[in-house]
Amino acid sequence: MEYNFSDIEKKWQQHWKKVGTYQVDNESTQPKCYVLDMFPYPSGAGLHVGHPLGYIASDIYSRYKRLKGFNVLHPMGFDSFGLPAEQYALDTGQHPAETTRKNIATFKKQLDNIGFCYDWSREVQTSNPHYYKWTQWIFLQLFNSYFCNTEQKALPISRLIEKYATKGALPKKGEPIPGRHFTADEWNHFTEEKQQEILMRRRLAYSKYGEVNWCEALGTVLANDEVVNGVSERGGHPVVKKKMRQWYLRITAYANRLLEGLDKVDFSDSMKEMQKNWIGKSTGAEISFNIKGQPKNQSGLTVFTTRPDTIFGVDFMVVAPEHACIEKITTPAQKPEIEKYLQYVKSRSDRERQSEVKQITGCFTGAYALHPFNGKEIPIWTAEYVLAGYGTGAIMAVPCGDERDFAFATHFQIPITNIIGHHFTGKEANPTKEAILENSDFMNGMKMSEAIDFAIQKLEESGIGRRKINYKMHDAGFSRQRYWGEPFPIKWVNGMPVALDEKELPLELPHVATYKPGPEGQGPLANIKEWTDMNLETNTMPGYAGSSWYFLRFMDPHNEKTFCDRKVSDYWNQVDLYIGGTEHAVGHLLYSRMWTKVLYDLGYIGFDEPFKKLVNQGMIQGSSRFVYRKNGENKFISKAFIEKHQIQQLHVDVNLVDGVELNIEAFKKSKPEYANAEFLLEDGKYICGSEVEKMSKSKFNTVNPDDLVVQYGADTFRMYEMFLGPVEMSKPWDTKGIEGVHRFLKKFWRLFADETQGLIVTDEEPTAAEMKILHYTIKKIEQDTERFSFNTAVSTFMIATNELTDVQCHKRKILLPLLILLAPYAPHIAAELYQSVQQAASMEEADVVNAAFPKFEEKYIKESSKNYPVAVNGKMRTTINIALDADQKQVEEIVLQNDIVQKWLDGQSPKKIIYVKNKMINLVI
RNA sequence: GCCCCGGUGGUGGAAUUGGUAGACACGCAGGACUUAAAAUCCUGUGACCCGCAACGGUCGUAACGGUUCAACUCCGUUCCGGGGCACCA
Repeated sequence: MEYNFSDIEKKWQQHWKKVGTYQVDNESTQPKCYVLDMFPYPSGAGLHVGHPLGYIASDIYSRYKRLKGFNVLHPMGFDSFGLPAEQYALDTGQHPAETTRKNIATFKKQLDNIGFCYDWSREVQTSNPHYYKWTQWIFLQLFNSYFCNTEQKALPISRLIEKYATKGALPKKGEPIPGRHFTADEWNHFTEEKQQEILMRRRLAYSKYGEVNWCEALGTVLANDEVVNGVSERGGHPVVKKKMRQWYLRITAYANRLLEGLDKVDFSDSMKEMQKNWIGKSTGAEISFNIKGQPKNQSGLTVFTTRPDTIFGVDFMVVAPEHACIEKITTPAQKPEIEKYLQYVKSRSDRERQSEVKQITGCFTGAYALHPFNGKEIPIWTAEYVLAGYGTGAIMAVPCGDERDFAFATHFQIPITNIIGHHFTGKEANPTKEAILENSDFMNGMKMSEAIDFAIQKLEESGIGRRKINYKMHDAGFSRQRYWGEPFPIKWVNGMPVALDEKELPLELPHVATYKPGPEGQGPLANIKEWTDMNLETNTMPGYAGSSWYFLRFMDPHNEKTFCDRKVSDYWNQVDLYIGGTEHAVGHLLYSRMWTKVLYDLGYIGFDEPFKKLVNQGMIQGSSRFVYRKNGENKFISKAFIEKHQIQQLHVDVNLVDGVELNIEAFKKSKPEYANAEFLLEDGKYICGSEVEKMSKSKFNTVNPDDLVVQYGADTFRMYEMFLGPVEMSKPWDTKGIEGVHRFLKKFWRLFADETQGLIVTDEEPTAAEMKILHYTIKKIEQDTERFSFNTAVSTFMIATNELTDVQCHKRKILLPLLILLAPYAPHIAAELYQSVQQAASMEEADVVNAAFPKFEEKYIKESSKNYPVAVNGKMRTTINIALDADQKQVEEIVLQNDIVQKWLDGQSPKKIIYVKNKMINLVI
């Protein structure tokens, strides 16, 4: 009886599929557990070994929870809208729906090979009209809602309209800076356009003009990804920023709740930190500066600062190059220079503007602001280091306290005012809050940290400014000038967006003849006459639309009446465990948290955080291999000799290399041009170079799980992926080690079966030593699985197998529970052996998937003594076996009698003997 | 540039709360079985020093410094690698 993994795996996968073992009910008396993976984008390249890392982890956890008696929801689907499919369509003319269908089929087949316990009857695909009907429906909820600042939640926009019609929108008492206010009477006499425009300022999904990367030569808008150093990745054409009408989600309204919600979820500290930084809450003041020569209180310049205490240290102002005021304030003399500068900035990405800090650029507008307290004239500059999207897009620069302001002042020789005395050396800025203020009028002599509040008070009293909380986060751009995304359920009437009726959903994506961009950088939908004739919105939604709520659809995937029945979402509730990569730290996770909060506010679901616990899997990097071709010849030089030749380094497919040794025959066959290649070998071998890089097809370092499953089986593959290291950590892939795990499974098999005798399991009573091995393993596997330490769990299985082999244990009472422990990790081999060992009545009973997790009993592993490490001055010198219940005095006696301890004491008596029960003993001399 | 994570033998990693650094594997070396190979099994394997021996010594967790009876673990500084930075997913 041999371990024939391919037969076994096929048999059980078919059985589980036939019986519907993994289908989950929405009703159960058992406690629920919802385990979810971040669903993949089905790329044309198929699955590589990096993808399944998180899936295997969640699969193990799901199976474990099932053994523990939970009703486990563990679904899978596809995030199937996206740019690559559209690019592929542009290149080949194939419809994205078609390529997507093919890619999904490949992915599913690859996933099924690995033996996951997904309930495929719940599969969702975001590009399926049955699914995106509800994405569009949720969009309409967003469009038809506003964020009520009093209640701090989303409410139907009808409530706001009613309020405007009866009470108007009047300034709050003491509001110093006038906003856009009107009475109820005024509202009722506004034109509809005007009313809609006002409502647009409050809708959670709204439309306004925003900037995009525009490439004139390609006639299209590009993703940041597609822009490299200011030119398009394809073709290298110039890219500039262009204003276009766009849709946005008012995620900023939820900034504070997104921040506070982090206290309620179990994400890693670093993940919370990243989200906090993204939201970027800061408290400070908004201050208005009048401009010299302009009427007061009209076209002033408003800045946001976290340090109003430094207001007397302002030496210049900087406005973002996009700031609307530049046009108004620039003096005729400076105009040519400013225009030249703005042209330059247009070609620069935000990233470049922030990162290239050593290169200081800017331009004087010729205008001056007036200091609000003393009327001093302050020059107004524009510079790329101030971003339009942050704060008010304008800053007051205090060079003695801010590094970038200091560098700017130095570069342009702007005189610096020192308000912090000796804390400022003149050589670098000092951002301290501890200094005592000087040259600061009414704040002279105050400590800066205390002056902040005082300054705000003064600003508010004199109507110059007000306390302000600012968020770095800005509203999320929600439209793309693309084809392969959800169409907006919106049509334009008299320049106003009007929501389609729910009954008209889904608004299906029409077929197009070409995927080329529409006129003026609009999306391909603008090329379709029937579409534009109906005045339908030609933008589509971005990739994150469908993924912002898919975890809800999995609960109730076939519901035609609603996106997810409230009763069902009340049962499944939050996702208990969510596994995915950190690359989604801020995007997807914040959007789905926001959508959940909106749906909660509107009463559609009963929880406002989607993911209770989040585990981030690390990236599996590729380990690339290189061959070295002699320049101008079809000759390859082994690594040892490359210094001596003029060579070209080429990526070689890692699948043609064993470790670093090239399989020359396979290499020759891989490409016709290599068929007659010559080789300069070392010790008869061709040795390749290697480097760790991102795993990608273009680097020829991808490893396909299918190949490994064929060679070693799914169980070996699953356990090896886990054995590589902690799930959260990134690590390079190395196929070499997989043999070890495979050997382990074969060894494990031999505990049960012999090649000649077949099954060798006996009914003998286990010894105390064997029970100890079993119960230690139960404890460790349970602990490690609960804390997602799957790599140490695998080594625990190895240790148990090694120990049981050593004592030649083939006893049913030990092996049967061990199989249940192993089942989540290696389900096929466990199922096969369980069926053989267990003399069960029915197939259902004989299936280890339905077994109960063994119960750990302390009594079997209890020890009465411990081998204590004994250290002298912190250095371990020997170990002594001492009873666990020994007290300090007894321990001291035993230790001092020990020969080795005596040797190290060298006649002296120890100053102190530290004895930590169950840990160690340390003698201090 | 900013934010987050990581750095331990030839390699992947272990050390769960500050308490025996290197578990478990890979690789390598040697051996057993075999006509041979595969498979399997056994032994050794951080570096260095002393030695007939070892239950002998010194060093060692990116580098430097600190806290502590005790530091891979805590604090500070530096270096290196990875991820994110708002239209890749």
